[in-house]
Amino acid sequence: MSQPLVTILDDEPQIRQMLADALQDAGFRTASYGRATEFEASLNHTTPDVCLVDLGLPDKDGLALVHRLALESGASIIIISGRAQVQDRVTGLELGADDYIIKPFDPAEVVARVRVRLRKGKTSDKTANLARFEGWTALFDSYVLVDKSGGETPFSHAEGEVLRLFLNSPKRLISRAQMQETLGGTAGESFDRAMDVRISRLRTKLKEDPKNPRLIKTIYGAGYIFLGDVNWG
Amino acid sequence: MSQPLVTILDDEPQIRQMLADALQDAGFRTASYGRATEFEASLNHTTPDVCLVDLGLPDKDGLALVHRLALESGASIIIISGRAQVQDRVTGLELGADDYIIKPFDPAEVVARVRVRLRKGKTSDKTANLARFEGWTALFDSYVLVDKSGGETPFSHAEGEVLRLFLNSPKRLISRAQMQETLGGTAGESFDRAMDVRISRLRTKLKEDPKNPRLIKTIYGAGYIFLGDVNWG
DNA sequence: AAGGGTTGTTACAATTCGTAAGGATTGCGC
DNA sequence: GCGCAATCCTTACGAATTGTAACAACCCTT
Repeated sequence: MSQPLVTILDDEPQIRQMLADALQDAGFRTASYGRATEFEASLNHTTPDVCLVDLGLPDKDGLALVHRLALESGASIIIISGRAQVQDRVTGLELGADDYIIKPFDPAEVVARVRVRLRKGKTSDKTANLARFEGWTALFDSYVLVDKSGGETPFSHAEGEVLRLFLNSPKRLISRAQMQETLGGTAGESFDRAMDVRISRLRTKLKEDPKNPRLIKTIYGAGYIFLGDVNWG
Repeated sequence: MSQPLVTILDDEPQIRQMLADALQDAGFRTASYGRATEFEASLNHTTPDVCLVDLGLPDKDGLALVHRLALESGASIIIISGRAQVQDRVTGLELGADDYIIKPFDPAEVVARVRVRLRKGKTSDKTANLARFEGWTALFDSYVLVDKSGGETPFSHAEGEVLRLFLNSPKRLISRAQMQETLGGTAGESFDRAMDVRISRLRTKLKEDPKNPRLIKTIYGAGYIFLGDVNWG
């Protein structure tokens, strides 16, 4: 299978657009529908992995659609609705939805929740374990870095933790406190040095020029920033 | 197995009580903990199906705990938190949580979301006695490993215990404590060496390259992880 | 009781990773 | 520019952790 397919069913065009943009940026294929009938017709020739369904549809009862989807398709279903009552949510979930997001929503959260569904859908996948960036491929399963020409360099668990942290937040400043947080920092004052060493070792494995690092840039007095486009999956 | 087990980790007693009441009314078994250390200790002898985790814990970083849980246990993880920022939710979900509920919450919704998690795949231990993985076939009733070309290698009972443990939780970190638990570890200090030896012997039977094992990876200071897709039956 | 196989134990080699120490770099004041 | 302190990088070393060979104890079955 190529990239996962996420379908969007919402009658408001600007919401469809916003979701589609966010999901495509995250690397998913998308298909949008404004009406339940179109959407149902599409199921005859496509098999989405995740369906985002708005309950407030003009031409059909959304809950019935969710129920049918849950029974007949193998897709994960996420309801997106303006109906915020607890009872609405409970019945939505009971009818087969895997998640229930309330409008107004943040696209980033929707993307995150879609990712969760895909993660679970796979037989026994944990968090993503393959990432491509700037000619490199990081295999977190086998703890190996593959360079452009296929050469393999193993990396340790500690190095992997740092690399994963960077790859999860590319092009964003990561403070030392944040590192200490996500990596099991023992709050030791000398943990800073340990961090330095981890990064130093990672840099050498990434063949970084110490004078002029291109991927892991240090921001004096603030933290680090990972440059480079990252592609998970 | 009897009823599903739901564990609750929250430092506020009245919240624990409210959740426990609601979940028990819904027919689940529950176990409540007020501190992360207690909770972690419990994981050595119980295997919850769903974990409700409050992020605002006094004695430990909740996110790190979630991450560990996601990697090591097969349980579904639901974060319950007062931190309502989108970024909090996204990182929580990225670190392995299956859902993220914001305080204040309605117990009925929590129950509904727990039900959703249980509805999807369960991960109870298999009792089957045949497993295929990466070209190998393990026959647990005749204690034989069959390789791609049909060659047979016998394995012992102790080796089988380790292999079964791995095959039951592929692609997931298995801590040494967990091994000691499921394999009848005598809590002896030197049981660590015995386990190493078991694994070492298993590795040679699986024709692993000692320098670069492909199936059984060791995570320094943490445990082991079995890579490879497993097919029981 | 002998022999083959299995498993735990011991001892030592290999690996990982934090720590210490010294050098290099950055930012800031002059 | 120059000096200085703070911050960061890197090397070397050592403690902790893990791998494996060799041996001993303990089954079995014959």
